[in-house]
Amino acid sequence: MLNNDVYKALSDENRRRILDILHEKDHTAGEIADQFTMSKAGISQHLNILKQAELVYAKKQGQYVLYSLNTSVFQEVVRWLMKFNKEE
Amino acid sequence: MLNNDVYKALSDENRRRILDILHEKDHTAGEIADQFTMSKAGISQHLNILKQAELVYAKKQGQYVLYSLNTSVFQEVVRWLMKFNKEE
DNA sequence: TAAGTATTTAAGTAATTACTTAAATATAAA
DNA sequence: TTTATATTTAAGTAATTACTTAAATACTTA
Repeated sequence: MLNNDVYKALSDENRRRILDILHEKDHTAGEIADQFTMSKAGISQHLNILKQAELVYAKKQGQYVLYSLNTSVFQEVVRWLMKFNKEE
Repeated sequence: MLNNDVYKALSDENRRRILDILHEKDHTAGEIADQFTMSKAGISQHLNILKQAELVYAKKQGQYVLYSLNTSVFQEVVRWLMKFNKEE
């Protein structure tokens, strides 16, 4: 079964907004932080929670860290939720 | 957009287990509580969170309260998650 | 009506969460 | 090298969460 961390990660509005931003295209940590009023440290902590849940990848590029979506984990959540809508 | 309460409701392991139990068939509050080691009051509070999130219905039947799934809200969560997997 | 059963509400608490600012680390550029 | 930029880590804190037990409410049955 799917990790509790994934659902916990998705339960925060700011983290879901980060996922929406990354859905558009890959972004560095700073580019993401620029779209929030929250401190960069706060965003970094949210990114870490998303990374732990394997919802995003982080790749160091020089002095930047480029974040991108890991779409495969979303499929697992969808699979669990789908069963409540269809007969199996 | 979908209510934050829904994601918050889904973020707890015990609440997801309650949803799995209700997916099987409708249950009274007591029948649900019997499947947990937690107090009945604790389960009642979880049921209330699921009800606020409109993930379940509650219907009083005599001295019992019968809980059942409200499948329509799941579809909204699935819709949000699906976009991370497919090109739109 | 009194007693029993089912459920919720209230009040309290320990643990967790979401932030903050300051300091640390890593890389780049002057 | 020093200074600037990007990001993370650490430490502290206020708010929220997930429970508990005890009391309240609602219904049923003797």
